[in-house]
This record gives sequence, C-alpha cells and structure tokens, in this order.
Amino acid sequence: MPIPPAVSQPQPDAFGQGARDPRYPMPFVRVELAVLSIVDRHLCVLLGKRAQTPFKGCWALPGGALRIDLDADLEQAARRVASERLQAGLPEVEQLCTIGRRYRDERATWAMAVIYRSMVRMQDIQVSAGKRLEELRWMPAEQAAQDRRLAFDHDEVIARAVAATRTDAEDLRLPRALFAERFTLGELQDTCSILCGRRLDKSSFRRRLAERDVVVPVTGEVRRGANRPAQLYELARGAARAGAA
Amino acid sequence: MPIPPAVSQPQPDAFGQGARDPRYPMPFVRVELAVLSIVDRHLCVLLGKRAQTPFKGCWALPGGALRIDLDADLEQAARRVASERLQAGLPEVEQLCTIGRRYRDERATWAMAVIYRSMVRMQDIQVSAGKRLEELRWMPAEQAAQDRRLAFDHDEVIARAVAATRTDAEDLRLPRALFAERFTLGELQDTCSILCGRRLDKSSFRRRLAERDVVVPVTGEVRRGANRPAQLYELARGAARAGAA
DNA sequence: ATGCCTTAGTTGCAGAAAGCAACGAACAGA
DNA sequence: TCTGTTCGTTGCTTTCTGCAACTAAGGCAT
Repeated sequence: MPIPPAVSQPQPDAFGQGARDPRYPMPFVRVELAVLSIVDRHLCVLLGKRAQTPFKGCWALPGGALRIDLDADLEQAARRVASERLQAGLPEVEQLCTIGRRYRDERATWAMAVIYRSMVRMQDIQVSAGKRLEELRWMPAEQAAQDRRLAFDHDEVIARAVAATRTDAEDLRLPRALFAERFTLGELQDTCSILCGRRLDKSSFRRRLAERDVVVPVTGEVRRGANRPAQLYELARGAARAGAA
Repeated sequence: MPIPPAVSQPQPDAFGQGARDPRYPMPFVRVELAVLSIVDRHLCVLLGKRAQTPFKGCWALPGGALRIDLDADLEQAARRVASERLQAGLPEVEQLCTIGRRYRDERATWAMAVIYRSMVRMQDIQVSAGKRLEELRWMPAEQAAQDRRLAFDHDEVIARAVAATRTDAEDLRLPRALFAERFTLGELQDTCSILCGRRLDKSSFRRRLAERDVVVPVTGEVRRGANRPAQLYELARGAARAGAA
C-alpha cells in the first residue's frame, strides 16, 4: 500500500492525502506470533512471560514492534520478530487477524497488532527466553485459548489460531514445517488427528490423501520396527497448501 | 492492544518499549472497504475512481486513513470510513486481511491497509461519489478480481473477498444485511446460488437449511404471484452467523 | 367450470463421500 | 512355528448431496 503524496489537505481522504499530516498521528503497530507445535501429543502454543509492564508477569504471545526501517513488509516483520525472539526463523507464517483499538490505560493512545500464525516442529526451534522475557514456554493451546489471565486478548487470538489450524487440517492443508522430510502415513494421521482434535479413520484418511494428491510415496523406502515396515511418503510439492477441496 | 509505557529504551522490545520513540516511526494506516452486493443477479463490488495520484484515474476500493482521534477500534474505523464515503453505514463488517509494506515509490515510506468486507443490499446504500472521487460504481466482482489495472493490489484483495464470501455462503453463513426481513426460500436459494457461483439443488438446499436451523418460517404468511404462494421465512437469530458445520 | 401454465414444496432414488470393522501382510521375538 | 504388533487393504454401512419426478396451489384463457 503506497503512501499518498503529502499534499496538505484539511483531512485524510478516501484515496489520498493525510499521510504525513502531523495532526493525524498513526498508531503503534506490533507484530505478534502465534507459534503452534505438537508437544507430547498435544497442540501447544509458545508463550512468553512478560518481564515488564503492562501485564508484567502475565503470559503473552511473543511479538515485537514493526520496524519500517527494517521490514519490507508485514510478513518479513513477523519473520524478523521471530528470529529475534526465538532462536530460529519460522518456516511458514500465515496472517491470522489484526487487532487495533484505543488503549484504556492512562498512557492511552492507539495500538495495533497484526497476528501471524505458524506451525513448527518443537525440535526445530530453540526455546530460550529473549531479553525482557522471564520465561518462554509451550502451553497447551486449548487451555490457553480460554485462559483469561493471558495478556491483552491473547486468549481469543489463540482460540482463533487453533480454529484456523483445525480447519486447515480438516481440509488436509498441512504445514510443511510440521513434518519430517519423510514420514509414514501412520505418523501423518497421528499428527492430523491431534490438529483436528478428533480421532481419524485410517481408511477414510488415506482415501482423502490419495484423492487430493497430498502425499507421494518415496520410492522403495521403508522403515522398520518390530512389525511390518511402513512405506515412507513426502508431501507433494505445492499440493500441501493448495490441497483443499 | 495497549501501548507500552514510553520508557526510553534503545530499541523496541518483544513486550514493551519503543512506542513513542521517534526513531521508530510507525506506518501510515488506512482502512479499505470491500463492499459486495448483488446487482442484476451478479456479485458486484463497489469501486471508486481515484481523482488523485497515486493511481489517478484507476479504480480502487474505497477507503480512508485511520483516525486514532475518532476511531475507538479498527471496526469502528471501517464504519466511519463507510459512512463518510458512502451515504449509509455498513451493517456487518468482517475483517478480511491486512496488507503492509514499504512503498516502492520515491515518496516511499511504509503503509498498511486493513481490509474490511461487507455485504449489503444495493438499495440500502446510496451510491454517490464522495469528494475527490470521480465516480463510484458497482463492478462485477469476478471480473474485478482479475483486473490488474485496479489500484494497488486491490484485484487480489477482491479475489480474497469473493472467496471468503463464497465459502461463507457454502456453509450457509449468510449476512443478515443481504436479505429483506422476510423472504421466500426461492429468493434465498437464488441469492445463495449467486454467492456460491454455482447452481444449487432445491431439495438439498432446503435440507441443509433445516438441519442447521438457518431460517424460521414466519407464521401463516405467504406472498402471491401468478402461481402457488410461497411461505415466508426470516433468518434465525444468531444462527445466521454461527450456522456453520 | 375446465384445462393449461407457472412456481412452491415434497418425495424417491442414485451416486459420492466418510465412518466402521474385519482381514491378510510383514516383520521381530519367543 | 507361534504370537503379538503395526501396516495396508477391502467390504459394508451410514450419511450427505444431487437429480428427477411428482403433487400442490394459484392465475388466466378458453
């Protein structure tokens, strides 16, 4: 979105003016991350314990201020914030929603938060609390989605992130980063089952995978346990994200 | 989203500081409206012809700058912009997405647009071009969604708005404002068919309506034409928006 | 009044899609 | 060789949707 020319006009217009008019200050913009993962067979969200006011001591989604000098666009802002706060960059990020309102506090002006959602494998991300964070921890997402003690309205945001993740999984839109390069269909079903929050039927699950070309068998490769080995698969290119109905 | 206290810190932090630091200017924020309606049995989007640079002479979604002095939150900003640009307030608005990036132009800094989507009945809204707009017009949405001549990336935004409207209609999440207080099932099906972009089967459509309690018959009322009269219905309270699977 | 045309509303059936359950296949270990 | 495990498939039931036909209820022309 380009900035309109700084023509001096009495008020901001539908299609122009006002951008640099000091009488119309712009809000404070932050980017927040809803990083989800599966920990111990449960969908979890990464939360940080705030070391500073406001909401000092409360758990909150990690985030940071938008830096228009550093970030080319919002998604890159999300990635920068991620790499600064967490020790690893996020693979795929998906915009979830944007919240903006006047602050009720006495320090009140106006603040916005653009929320990005991302799924990662826990082992791919180094969980270490950045500066000004007392702690960084994986919390059960369902639970966090109802925890009114979270900072701001992050409980509602998490609820939306969980819902979006669920509908994605129901439609077999699977985030690449959540899986190893190769996997068995059993592992895949297990993961999807956790994301969907319900038991999945084996035969029906495989039928849907086949119909929508979500996965491709990796030729001639198997893995062994104390039983029949399982065929290995990988996500079909492109099909993962676009593999909806 | 509250604004953190204006403690002077060297850089904006994950959970604090920086809001008022002049070294970290905030972007220009606009609110844009994707107002959809059904005109002449076609899904259309309301576009304005820009009277000023940038994109002078191009068609674009109507919008306006966020006014943190006037708007309590983003949704209210969308409503204010609507009532200023169009002659009527919008009934239901739904956040669609947020776009933000550095501007490539020489006047470049950074600009964001929060897009809101709304469905209205054409007769409920006065289409009259506001100031600095050459013209305001309903354009076929499908067509506009592919029209690369639109200002900014509004073609893509319209495509997303159409897609969101379509999936809503497929799941029988129907915007109240699109319908009269009372209507026949034939009219309802006709409207949904246009939103979904496909022919709908009568019996299946009515079965789904019944299962999900989307509509309620208005007792003893019918309407007459040159044939059998039709039962009148109204949208079930609450069920319209939450009536998904 | 009778027949014809139109749209409203219902019913039956066929096909698609998802769930349920059982079966054989392939391995390790006893 | 037998057993226990998971893998992978197959057959059937259930559910949902789409197609088509049918009846119902009016207006209108004859």
